[in-house]
Amino acid sequence: MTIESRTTGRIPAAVVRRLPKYLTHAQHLRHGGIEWVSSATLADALGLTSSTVRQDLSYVEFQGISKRGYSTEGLDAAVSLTLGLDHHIRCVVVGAGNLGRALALHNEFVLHGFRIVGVFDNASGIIDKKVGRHRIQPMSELRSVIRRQKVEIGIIAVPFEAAQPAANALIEAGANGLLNMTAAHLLVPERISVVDARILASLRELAYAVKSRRT
Amino acid sequence: MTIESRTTGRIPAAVVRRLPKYLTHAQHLRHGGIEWVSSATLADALGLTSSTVRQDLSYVEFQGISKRGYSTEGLDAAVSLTLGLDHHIRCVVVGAGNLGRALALHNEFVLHGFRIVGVFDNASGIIDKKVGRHRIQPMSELRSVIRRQKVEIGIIAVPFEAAQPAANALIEAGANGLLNMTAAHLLVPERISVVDARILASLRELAYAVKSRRT
DNA sequence: TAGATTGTTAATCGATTAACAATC
DNA sequence: TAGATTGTTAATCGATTAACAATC
Repeated sequence: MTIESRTTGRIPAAVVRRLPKYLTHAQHLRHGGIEWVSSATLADALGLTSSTVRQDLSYVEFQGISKRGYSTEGLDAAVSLTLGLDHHIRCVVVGAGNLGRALALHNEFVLHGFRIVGVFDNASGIIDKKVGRHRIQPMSELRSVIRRQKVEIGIIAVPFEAAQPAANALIEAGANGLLNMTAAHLLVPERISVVDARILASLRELAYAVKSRRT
Repeated sequence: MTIESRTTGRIPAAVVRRLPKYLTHAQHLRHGGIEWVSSATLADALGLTSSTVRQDLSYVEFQGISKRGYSTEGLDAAVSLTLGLDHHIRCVVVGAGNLGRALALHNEFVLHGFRIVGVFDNASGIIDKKVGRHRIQPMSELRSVIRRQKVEIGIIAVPFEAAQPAANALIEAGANGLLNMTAAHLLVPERISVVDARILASLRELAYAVKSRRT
C-alpha cells in the first residue's frame, strides 16, 4: 500500500478506537516535559504491543525517527488533526437530569475542544433553570440552536424510553453524531454516527469478569 | 465443540460485550408483553446479523425453539445468569464531583441490580455532605467499607491525575472490577478487570466520524 | 405436512502479532 | 560504526458471516 492510500483512505475501526488513547497519552507526556517516546514505551503504558502501536501510527500523517521514537508534540498534533480535533466541536446535551447536568458541567470536554452550547429538556418544571452558565432550554428550541450554532454532536442523557425520540429530534434538527449515554440501542440513518457510552453495559461486563474470576 | 465446553468455557470478549445489549432488549420486549423473538428480529433491533445473534446465544445456557425463536423471559433469565446478574452487585463510587454524584444518584443502576454502597472523596471540604441517601466518606474509610460490605466494583470518577491512585486504593482495599470514567489508562494486576467508559474517547471518535462524513 | 427458524460447521473477513529490512 | 528503533510485509489469530442439516 502506498503512503498516499494509507494516509488518505479510511482508517480501520479498531485503530480509530485507539487513536484517542494515543492522543491522551501524548498530551500527558508533553505536559510532563517528555519529548520523545518509543513504540515499546507507548505500548507498555497503554497495554498494547509495540507492533500494534507502529501499525496504528502508520495511519496517521506523521513519522517516527529510528533510534529516537515519536516526538510527543508531533504525535499530539498529528493525531489531533487525523481525528478532526484541530478546531472546537460544538455539542448539545439533551436531558438535564443528574447525568446530563454533570456532563454539561464536565470541565474535561471544554479542555479538549468540545464546547457544550446548549442543554435541553422537555420537563416544563426545569426550563430556564441554570446549569452552570447554561440555561435549560425546551426541546422546541433544539432545531434553531443546532442550525444557528452549527452543532455537530448531540449527547443523549435522557431516560431509556426517551432515547430514541431524543435521537430523532437531534437528527431532524441537524446533528451528525450522537453520544448515547443510555442503554437503549438507537436506530438511525446510515449517515449518522452513534457511539454508545455503555455505562450500564460496562458494569454488566464487569459483573461477568468478577464472576468468572471466582470460578 | 460439545454443548458442555461451549457453555462452560470462556465466552469470547466480543460476545461478552454484546450480551448486555441482548439482556436490555429482552427485558424491554418482556416489559412490552412480547413473549417470543426470532434471531432475525433481534438482529434488526440491535444492528446485527441473525447469524451473529445465533452464534452469540449459543454461548448462553438456553435454547431457542425452531419456528418460534427465543422466549424473551428465558433469554432474560439465561443472559442474566451468564453475566452473573442473578444477585445484587455492590459498588462504590470514588470521586464526588459532578460525575461521581450523578452516578451515585443514577436510578438505572439500582434498577438493574447494581447497588452503590458508598461514595468517597479526599477533599476535606465535602466529607460528610450528602449525595441523595449517601454520605460522602473520606478515602481512609474505603478499605473497611469494601471489606465489610463485600464490594466487588469500584467506579472511578475523579480528575485525570487522580485516576491511578484511586485505582490503586480500590485494588488495595479489595475491589476486583473497576469502571474507569476518566481518560487515563489504568495499570492494574492481571487479576483485576477494568472497563473504560471512554466518554472523552467517544466524543473524539465522533469527531473523526463527522469529519470523515464531510470529506 | 410444509415452511420457518434454530444450532453449528465451514468460509470469509478483519485485527493483531511476528519478523525483518531500512535507517538514523 | 554498531545498535536501537521505525515502517511494512507476511503470518497468525479471532470475529463475523454464509450455508445448511436438524427440528418444531
